[in-house]
Amino acid sequence: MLKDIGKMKSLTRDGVAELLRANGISLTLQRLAIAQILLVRPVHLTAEQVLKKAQKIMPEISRATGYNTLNLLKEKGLIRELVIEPGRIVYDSNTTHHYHIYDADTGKMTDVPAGDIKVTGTTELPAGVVLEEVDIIIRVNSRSG
Amino acid sequence: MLKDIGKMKSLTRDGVAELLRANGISLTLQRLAIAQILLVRPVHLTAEQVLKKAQKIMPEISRATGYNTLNLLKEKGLIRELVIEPGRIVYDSNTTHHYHIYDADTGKMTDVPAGDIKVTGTTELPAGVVLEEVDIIIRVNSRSG
DNA sequence: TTCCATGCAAAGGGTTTGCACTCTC
DNA sequence: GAGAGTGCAAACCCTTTGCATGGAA
Repeated sequence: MLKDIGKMKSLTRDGVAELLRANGISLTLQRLAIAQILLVRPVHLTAEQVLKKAQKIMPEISRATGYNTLNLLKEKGLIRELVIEPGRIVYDSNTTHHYHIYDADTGKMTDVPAGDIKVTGTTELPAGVVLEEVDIIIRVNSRSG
Repeated sequence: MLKDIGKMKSLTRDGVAELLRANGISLTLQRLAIAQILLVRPVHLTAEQVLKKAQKIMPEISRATGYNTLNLLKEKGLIRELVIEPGRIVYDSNTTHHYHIYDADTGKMTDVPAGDIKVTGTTELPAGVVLEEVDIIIRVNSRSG
């Protein structure tokens, strides 16, 4: 499921193009702009944020293309969709195994490498099911009051 | 934050009425119908499911009232809002500390008591933030193929 | 009478879809 | 000239809001 981008720390713009090709995505300027926003370094952004940033590079990107491309990148496993709270979907371009710290006051997300947290327990999965993944969201707040 | 319902296993219809009163919610037939669906036993239901079930008891419940009541129960801490995957918000009437197993194929949610899972790690929270809660979703699938 | 709760319908936000145009091969 | 990708606008789903009605204290 994870691609070779999995271990990346950062990527050049050319690297982004190659990565798209390697995943069978034919290149367009719109797709490159969007992919650059997401894949040059690990980020957590909403669809709206991605679209706005991409439009700074390339103004003629429509909303439809923005969403199409996000879904395409998601299907190819290059980004992951996270639901943090109702109505707030963020796209995560860190596809290594990791968890999240979410500050509800600032909206800031911080990655926690999977190795930093251990989950142990006596829980057995229901019969006949296969474990896919474990999501952990550590919710914090930074309110003074 | 958790109310006395926290430890409940099940509740009578009368118990639901008392619980609402105890939380300063004035009673109406609509609210009682909705609260019964959710609070008689722990369930995981979407807003739509709650509304439909409540309307079987009491047909004259409008969509607006359904959502108003869900939000009211949520504010009072009698139910919790969970976001499992994009566009799928479920209301959870088990307010004890617990985690979830989610089967993406069947949509079925299973509770895991907090005591059954241990989370340990070396991760430090960012400076100045306060831990609120830890959400764990164990994603499984039951596809044969 | 003064609220509060309700119902209806309309509005709202975020995402998807339909369709015609453009580009590429 | 067939297929893919795009832009625009409309449609869509889910939730919230505005407003007038109706009931409770």
